[in-house]
Amino acid sequence: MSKIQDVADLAGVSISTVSNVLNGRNNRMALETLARVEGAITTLKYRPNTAARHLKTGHTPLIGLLVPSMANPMYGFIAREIETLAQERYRFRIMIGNTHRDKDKESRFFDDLLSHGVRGVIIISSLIDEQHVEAAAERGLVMVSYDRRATPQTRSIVDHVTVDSFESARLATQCLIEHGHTRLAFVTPAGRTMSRNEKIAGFMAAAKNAGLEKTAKVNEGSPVGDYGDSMMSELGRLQGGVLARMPDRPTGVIGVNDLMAFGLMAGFRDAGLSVPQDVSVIGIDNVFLSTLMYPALTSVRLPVPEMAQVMVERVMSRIADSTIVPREFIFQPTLVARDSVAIFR
Amino acid sequence: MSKIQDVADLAGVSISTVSNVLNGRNNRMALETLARVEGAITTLKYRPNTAARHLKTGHTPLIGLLVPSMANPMYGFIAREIETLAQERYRFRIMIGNTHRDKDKESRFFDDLLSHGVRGVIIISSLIDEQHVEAAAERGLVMVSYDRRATPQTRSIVDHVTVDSFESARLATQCLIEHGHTRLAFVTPAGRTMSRNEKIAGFMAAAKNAGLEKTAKVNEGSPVGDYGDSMMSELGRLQGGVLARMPDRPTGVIGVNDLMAFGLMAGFRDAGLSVPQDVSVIGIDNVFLSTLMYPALTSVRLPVPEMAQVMVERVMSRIADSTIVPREFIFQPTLVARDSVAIFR
DNA sequence: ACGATACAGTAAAACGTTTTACTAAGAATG
DNA sequence: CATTCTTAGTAAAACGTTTTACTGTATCGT
Repeated sequence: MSKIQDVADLAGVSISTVSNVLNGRNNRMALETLARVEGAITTLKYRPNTAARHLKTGHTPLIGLLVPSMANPMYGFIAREIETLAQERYRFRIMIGNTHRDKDKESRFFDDLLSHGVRGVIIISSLIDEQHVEAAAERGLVMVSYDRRATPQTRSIVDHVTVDSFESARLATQCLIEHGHTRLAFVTPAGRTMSRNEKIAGFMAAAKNAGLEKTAKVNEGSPVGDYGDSMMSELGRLQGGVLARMPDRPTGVIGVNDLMAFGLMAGFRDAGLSVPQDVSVIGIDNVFLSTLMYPALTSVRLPVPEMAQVMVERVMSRIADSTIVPREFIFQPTLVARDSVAIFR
Repeated sequence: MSKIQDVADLAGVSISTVSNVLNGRNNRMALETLARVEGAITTLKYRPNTAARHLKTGHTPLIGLLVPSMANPMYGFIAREIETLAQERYRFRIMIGNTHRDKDKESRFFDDLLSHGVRGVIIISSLIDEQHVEAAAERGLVMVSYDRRATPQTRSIVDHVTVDSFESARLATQCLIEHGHTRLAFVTPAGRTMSRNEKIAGFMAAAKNAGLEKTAKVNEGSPVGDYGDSMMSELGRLQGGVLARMPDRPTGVIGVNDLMAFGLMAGFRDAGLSVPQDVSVIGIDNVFLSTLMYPALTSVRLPVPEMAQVMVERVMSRIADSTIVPREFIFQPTLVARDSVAIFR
């Protein structure tokens, strides 16, 4: 790897001048000089050493991205959007990590980020307790949190970008109710996250509003190892069986997310029930796989590309201008009707 | 962030001693001193600055990971395995990028990796032309390539970790043949990659072996924008329709991967055919979603965890010892029978 | 009592940048 | 003509580590 000195030598200038070129201060030199330096840079294929740069400036063109599991199609999709934007719009790269929703793993990731000189992080966590996140923010990390609402009373120093989870679940429940279902169930793994809580609230609110709160059930399975990918579906499959065997079994079932819903459909089928004739199922997330299921899964769409854009823009602008105050961005979900919900009779 | 000098001051030693502690040379000091330094480190929550370290040593605890698209569940799964291993076994972090199978994006990623001081890369590409990859390897990057066979004649300086793609397709085809299918089709997007070529060869070989080569069709759709996620399935759906309308339509169809197979099943259904009664479908990859489809997709399993482990181990050991010569690791696939293949009558 | 050996620790250069303050020379101004 | 201003550039310190070569001091064998 050639260094700035080599470029300076070849161009017959000082390293200061090369550095000036590198940093766009080209008004400080003659056009002829500029051209010569640029020539030297290209012939040597010179690329500045990021570590040296970072050591001097305290910055590095990298942001952190924490996801519960990249194997989860929803998070994979979000990660793809974020990486593409960060790279194409800001020339930033991504340091990624799977957190498995584990607080310690998250904390260690923050430590590493800090020691790598990274100043911005996007975290998908939604764990109830956000203290370690706030702590990392105090230490200087610009934090953007996905899928977790700001706690109203506490003055947070992290940005929150979320979809209105209450509304997601309400929309899903409403859809079932409009199709005439009166025995409703909402299925989620054990282990509360903020968005799960909100979804449960949305579900109950919609049920209550229709006078169905007495029969509406919240079904909490076992925790899912907190990977949130294949285990989520496996739990769904299991719970589908459980629900199917219940005396007054629900006819309209909501999965906490699409993966859960996929599992539920499979579980119902295993139990000899058909979807949507015997049970209607609806998911939340609208991952691209929903259209491929049979029946195609009715789901609640989250505006992921829009959210990704806001998250990236936020990290970047707050890195550039530390006076920007944190705020909350709430996006609205929409229902995407497909074939897994039918009229109950 | 506190620095080494702060630790030295607090412990009452020189920075050299602190550095010695940091780098495990604790035989160079009294136990009492060691304890004092360690105490200072913990009270100050000191973490060495990676950039400074890297500048001095030329190394940084980071590896690059290039995937076509993180939104593809297969690549998401591989990425999760790799990240987890790299972190837990070697305390390395991952710099990730979506390549969209674009040569220029790959090259720019290599440039960035180099300027960040990263010395190891795992790349999932399998593009036919690997010149830019070899070029980056020449520039000093330890390269491990997934899903791409070494070109026999050329003496490569990159490691190749692959599954025997010929065998994957042969296995899938064989399964169909054993179920009595005589009109076979293999569906892939246009745009050749090395593994696609091999799969086609495996398919044709199996067909020929059973005397079915005259009716066996390779169906190449349009290119898939090279994202390889949702567009793959969409193409499958489209081609499912095309196949369904053919005069002598195939009764046994192989998707180049599971996503394609998912799409094919949906396409056949759209066309009024049922799987597996009217058409049998089989995929390759065995992503966890296969079990959730209806019917559950018969697929060819790739030993992803094992491969991920070899890839990580290889980058790490070759970073540590540059005399290790590159080689090829070929893994064998296995058939996982589920419900999407039935006996033809 | 002598040099040799081991032990415990340190000074200082180096890694490749950025940036501040500076300079030299010519142009413009009064 | 003397002064100020502008232009085009440079010298050198600094960022936070690692590492090599070094220095004292104590212990040992003879």
